[in-house]
Amino acid sequence: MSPRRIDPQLATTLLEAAARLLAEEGAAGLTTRRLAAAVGASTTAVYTHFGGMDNLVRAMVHEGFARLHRRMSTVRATPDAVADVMALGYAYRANSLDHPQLYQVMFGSAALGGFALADGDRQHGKYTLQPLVDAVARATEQGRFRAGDPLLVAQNMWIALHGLVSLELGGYLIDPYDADVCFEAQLRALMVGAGDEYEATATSLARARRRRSPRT
Amino acid sequence: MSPRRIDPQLATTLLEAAARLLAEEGAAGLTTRRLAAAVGASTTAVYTHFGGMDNLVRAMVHEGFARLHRRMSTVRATPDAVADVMALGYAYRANSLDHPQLYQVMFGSAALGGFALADGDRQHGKYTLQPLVDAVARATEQGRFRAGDPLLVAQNMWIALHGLVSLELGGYLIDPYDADVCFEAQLRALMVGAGDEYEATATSLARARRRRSPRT
DNA sequence: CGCAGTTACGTAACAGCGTTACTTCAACGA
DNA sequence: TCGTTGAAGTAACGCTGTTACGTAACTGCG
Repeated sequence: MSPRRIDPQLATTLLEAAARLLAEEGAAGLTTRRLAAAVGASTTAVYTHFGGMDNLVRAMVHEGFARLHRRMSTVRATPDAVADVMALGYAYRANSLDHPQLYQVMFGSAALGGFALADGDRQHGKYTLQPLVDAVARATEQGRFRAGDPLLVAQNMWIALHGLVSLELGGYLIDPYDADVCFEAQLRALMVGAGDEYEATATSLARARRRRSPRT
Repeated sequence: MSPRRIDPQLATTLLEAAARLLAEEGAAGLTTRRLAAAVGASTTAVYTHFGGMDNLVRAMVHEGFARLHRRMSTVRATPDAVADVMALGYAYRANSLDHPQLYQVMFGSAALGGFALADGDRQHGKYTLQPLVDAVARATEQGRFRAGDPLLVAQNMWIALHGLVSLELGGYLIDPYDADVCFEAQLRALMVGAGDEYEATATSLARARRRRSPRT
C-alpha cells in the first residue's frame, strides 16, 4: 500500500475505530493489526500516536470515564434527594449497559493482552462519583440518611452498583432473579442501609424510575 | 527431550502447575508453553488431557468454586444469625484475597486469551451461595431481617460483596477509604438494608470479626 | 509370551499477536 | 530550491494457541 498523506487527525481516527472494534467484537477483537486495517494504516501508526496499545486503551478508558461523568451529570437535583441517588444508580447502570465492553475494560474485567491500568487511571472514578456524593449529602441534610461521611456512603453504593453491573455483564445474574429484579431490590436495600425508611424508598424508587433517560 | 513414561496423573499435575503459575505470575503468565515447561512436558499434553487451555481454565474455575464453597461451609451457625451472615462475608473476602488471581478468572475479571466461561460454569456460584442463604433465612426467622425471599436478599449481598472484592483486587479502593474500611461499613449497611437495626449491627460485627479464620 | 490396537506424547509447523529497527517519503521553513 | 523533520510503511523478532503427523508406550487378546 502506498504511503498516505500525513493525517494529523489519525490519532482521533484510531481512537474512534478502536472504540468501534471494542464495542462490536469485544476485547479479543481489538488488536493492532485489525485496528490498523480498519483505518487503512499500518500498525506503526498506533506507536507513533500512542506509543503502544496500552496507551491507546488508556485513552479509551479516559474517554469512558468522561462519558460516565457526563451521563451522571445529567441527573438533576430534585426535592427528593433519595430519588436523585437512585436516579444516579439508573444512570450508572444504563451507561454501563450502553457500553458494556468499555465498562469491562475500565474496571479491569477485560484484560487486553496483559494490559494493566496505571494507578492514576483508576482515580478517574473519583470525580465521576462526585454527583453521587452530592446527592448523598443532600439526602443526609434532608434527614433521610443517617449522619455520616457522604463520601464513604457514596463509595459503598458505587461498590455495590459495580458488583451488580459487573456480574450482569458477565452473565452471572440469570437464575432465578435477573439483573432488573436484583437492581431495584439493591437500590432499596442501599437506601435503607444508608438510613432511609423502607416504606419511603418505594416512593423514591417510583420517582427515579420515571426519570430514566433514553440510550445515549 | 526423550519421551517420558505415560503419566495417568498428568492431568492433575497440569492443574496444580497451572494454579501455581496463575497465582504466582497472574493470568498473563499462564500460557501453554510455560505450563508445559513447568511440568516437563510439551504443549500437546494440555490438549490430550483438556482439549485446550479453555477447558483447563474451566477446571481451575470449578476447583475455585469448590474451595470457596468449602470455606463458606466452615462458618458455623450461632444464635446470632446476623453475625453468621457477616462471618460469611469475611470468609468470602478472605478466600478471594487468598486466591486473587483465581477469583478474577472465576468472575471474568481476567480474560485468559479470549477465554470465556460457558453458561453452566457461572451457575457454580449457586450452591456456593447456599450457606449464605441459610444464614439469611435464620436471621429472618429471628426477626432481625425484614420478611422476604432469603435467596434474593443473599444474592444482593453477594453482589455487593463481589463489587467490593472485585474493586479491591483491581486496586480501585485506595483513596481516601481503603478496602477494610469500606468492607466493614458495607457489611453494616447490608445488614441494615436487610432490615436489622443499625445499633445491633455493631455487636454482630464485633462477633463476626472475632470469628475470622486464618489463611487456608 | 507375542503381537495388534489404542492412546499419550513430542516435534514441528501455522497463523496471529505486540513490538521495533530500518527505510522512505511528504511537508515545511529558509 | 534545498535540507530538515517526523510520520508512516516494511519486515522482522519472539511470543501466543493450536494442530497434523510421527513415535513410542501401554493394553488386551490369542
